[in-house]
Amino acid sequence: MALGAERLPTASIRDVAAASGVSHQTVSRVINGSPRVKESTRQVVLRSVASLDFHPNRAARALAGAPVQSVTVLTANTRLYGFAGALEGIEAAARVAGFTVGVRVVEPGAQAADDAVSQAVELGGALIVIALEQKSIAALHAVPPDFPSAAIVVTPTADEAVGKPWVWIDDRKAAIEATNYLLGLGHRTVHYLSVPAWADTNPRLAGWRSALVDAGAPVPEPLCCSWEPRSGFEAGQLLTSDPDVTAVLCGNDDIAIGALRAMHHAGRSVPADVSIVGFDDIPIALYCSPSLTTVRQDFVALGRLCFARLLSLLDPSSIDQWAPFPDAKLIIRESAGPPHKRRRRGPVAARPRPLPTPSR
Amino acid sequence: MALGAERLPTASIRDVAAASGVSHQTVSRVINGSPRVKESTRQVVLRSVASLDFHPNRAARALAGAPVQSVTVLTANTRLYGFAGALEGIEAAARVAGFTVGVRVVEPGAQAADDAVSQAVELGGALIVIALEQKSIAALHAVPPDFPSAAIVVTPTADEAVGKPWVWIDDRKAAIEATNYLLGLGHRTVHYLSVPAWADTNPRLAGWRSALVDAGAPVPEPLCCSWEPRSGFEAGQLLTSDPDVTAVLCGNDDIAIGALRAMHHAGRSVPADVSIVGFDDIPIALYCSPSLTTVRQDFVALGRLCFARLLSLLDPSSIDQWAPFPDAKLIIRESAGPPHKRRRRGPVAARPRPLPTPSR
DNA sequence: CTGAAAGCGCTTACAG
DNA sequence: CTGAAAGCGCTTACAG
Repeated sequence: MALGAERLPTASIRDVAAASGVSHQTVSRVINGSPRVKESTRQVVLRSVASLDFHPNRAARALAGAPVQSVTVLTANTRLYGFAGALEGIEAAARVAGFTVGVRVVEPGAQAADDAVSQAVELGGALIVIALEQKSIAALHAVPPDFPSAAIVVTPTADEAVGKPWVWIDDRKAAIEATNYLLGLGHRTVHYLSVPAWADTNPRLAGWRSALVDAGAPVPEPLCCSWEPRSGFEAGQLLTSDPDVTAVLCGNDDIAIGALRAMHHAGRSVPADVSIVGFDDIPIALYCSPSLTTVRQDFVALGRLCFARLLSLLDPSSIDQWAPFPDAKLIIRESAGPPHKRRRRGPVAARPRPLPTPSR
Repeated sequence: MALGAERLPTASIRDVAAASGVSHQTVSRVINGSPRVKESTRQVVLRSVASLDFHPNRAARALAGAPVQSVTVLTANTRLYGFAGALEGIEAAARVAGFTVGVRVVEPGAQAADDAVSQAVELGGALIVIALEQKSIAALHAVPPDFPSAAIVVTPTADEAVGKPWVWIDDRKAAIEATNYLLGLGHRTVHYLSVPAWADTNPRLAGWRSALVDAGAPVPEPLCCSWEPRSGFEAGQLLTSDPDVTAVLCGNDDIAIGALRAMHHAGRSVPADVSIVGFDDIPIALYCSPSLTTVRQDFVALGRLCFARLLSLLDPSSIDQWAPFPDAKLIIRESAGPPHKRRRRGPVAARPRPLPTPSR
C-alpha cells in the first residue's frame, strides 16, 4: 500500500473460499487453472470470484514462490528511435502475455550498470536488456547467468551469440548493402558519420569499412557523432570543405538530417553534389527535402521477438520457434544519386542505377 | 521467482539478524531508518547487511503493508514526442527517489481504459496517467479517487483542476501566441492542422480559434490529422490548392514537416508563399529546410514535476512546493515570414517583423 | 478431486 | 532501545 492512501478492503482468496463453501486451496487451484478441480466446484468458485471482484495479490503470489509475470527492461534511453521502438514492442508483447513491464534507465558510470542490474534482479521476474550502446552492454554483461533474461544486441560476431537468448537486426550486412549501393551509383568512396561507437567491432562501422575494402575503395576516417541531429550537422560541416566528399553514410537518420542541413548551408546540393544515406527510416525520413534514402529497421518487431524469446525461456514446455529476425532494408528515395559529372574520375565501378521517385 | 529459473538463495532479514546477534525486528528497524536503534547495534547490523549483500524483498514488504515505492505510468503511447518526454522525466525522477517504474499502454476501446486502470490499481503502488489524448483521459477518469495518483493533462479549463494533482503546459496560451505571431507578420488568417482532438475544448485548437476571433480574422475550418507526418502531408496537399492559404499552424512538428513537404511538392515556397509553424520543437526542427518555427514544450521537465507532485501527495509530511509548470515558448526560425507581396490585400494588421536568422 | 499444514520475508503493533 | 507474537495473501507439497 502506498503511503498516505487508505485502500478499500479487497477480497482475498479466503473470502472467495467462504463464499463458495470450499477451502482456499481449491480457490487457488481454480484461479491458477489447475485441471484437478471438479467442473461443478470450478463453476461455483468462478462465480464467487466474479461477484466479489476478486483479483489475486501479486506480492503474495511472488512471496509464496509462484512465477512472477513481470519483466524489467534495462535501457540507456527511452526516446531514441531504436531503443523506443524496442521498448514499444516489448511492452506490447508483454501486455498480451499478461506481464507487467518495468523500465529502468541505466545511468552513465561504471558502477551504474551493476547497480541497475542488481536492483532489477532483486525485483524478481525477468529481465530484458536493450544492449545497443556501451552502458547497457555493460549491464548485459552484469546479468547473473542463471537469471531469466533476454537481450536486444548489436550484430554479434561469429558464434558469440550461440545459446544466448539474444535477438538483433543484422546492421552489419545492411551497412554493407548501403555502402555498396553508393559505390554502385559511381562514388569513388563513401564517408561515414558514426553513432557512438564503443569498439572497433561496431557492426555498422565494420560493415561500411569492409564494403569499401572489398571494393578496393579508399577508407576515409569515420567521424564520430552522438545520436543527435546537431552532431550530424557539425560533422557535416567538416565534410563540406572537402570537395572529394560525394557520398556520406550516417549511423542514423537524425545525423543524416543534420548533415543534410550542413550541406544546404554550404550551398552543396543533395544529391547532385553529395549523396546522403541514413539508418532507421524514422517517419520523417520520407518527408525531408530531399526525402531520405535510408536503411529501415523494425525495432518494434525486434522487441516483440525478444519478449517471445524470453517467454519461451521462462516456459520450458513451450517450443521455441526461432522466428526469423527482422531484416534491415535499404529504402531508396531522393537523397542519394550518382556523383556529379565533374567528380567522376576513372572507370565507374558499376552502371549507376536511375534515381527512383520517392516511395515508401 | 520466474518460471524455469533456479535462483541462488539470498540473504533474508533473519540471516542478517543471526549474523548480528540481534532479532530480525531490529534489522527491520535499521534498514528502514528507524531512529529507535542504538548507534552501536546499527553499525553491527549495517556491517552484516553489507557482508551478506542483503537486499529487502519488495514482495514481502508490500505484503506486510509497507509503502510500495513503485509507480505505474499509464499512457496511450511511448514514442510520440510529448508522451515519450513525459515518460523520460517521470522515470528519471522516480529513479532518483528509489521508485520502480512500470509502463502500461492503454489500448483503444471503451473497456480498455478501465481494464488498464484496475490492473494498475491491483499492482499497488501509485499511478501516473499521461492523459494527453482520449484513451488515457478515459483512464484518468477511471482512477479511483482514493488511489494515490497524479496526471499530466492538457490545459484544463477554469478551475477544473483545483485540488487535483495535475500538471500541464499551457498550450492554449501558446497557440494564441503562435497565431498572433503569424497574424502580426501580416497574414490575413491562419489555417490549422490539428492533432487528434477529442473535444471542442482541445486547448491548442481553442487558443488558435480565440486568437483569430479576437483579431477579427476569418476562422477557417481546422483540418484534423493524426500525430504522424503523413497526415500533415495529406492535409497540406489539400491546402496547396487554395491560394488564400498563406499561414498554417500545426498541432505538432511532425505534421508541420509533412505539410512543409506538401508545399514543396506543390511548388510553393516556405516561407515566401506559405508560412508554417509547428508545436513541440523536436530536435530535428532546427535542421529542417527551412528550419521550423515552432512552440517549444519541455515534457521531460513536466514529467519530473508530475512525479514530484505524486511524491508530495504520498508523503503528507513533505511540503508541496508548487513548482511552476514549464512554459511553452515560441521559437522563431525560418519557416514563417511575412506573406508574399501579391497576397497582401488591404491594410496590414501590424508591421511585419524581419525574418530572423536560424537560432536555437 | 479436496482440505489442513507450513511457510515465503517482511512489518506493524505490543510488550518490556 | 529491543524482542516475541501475529499476520499480510498466496502457493507448494502432503495427506486423504
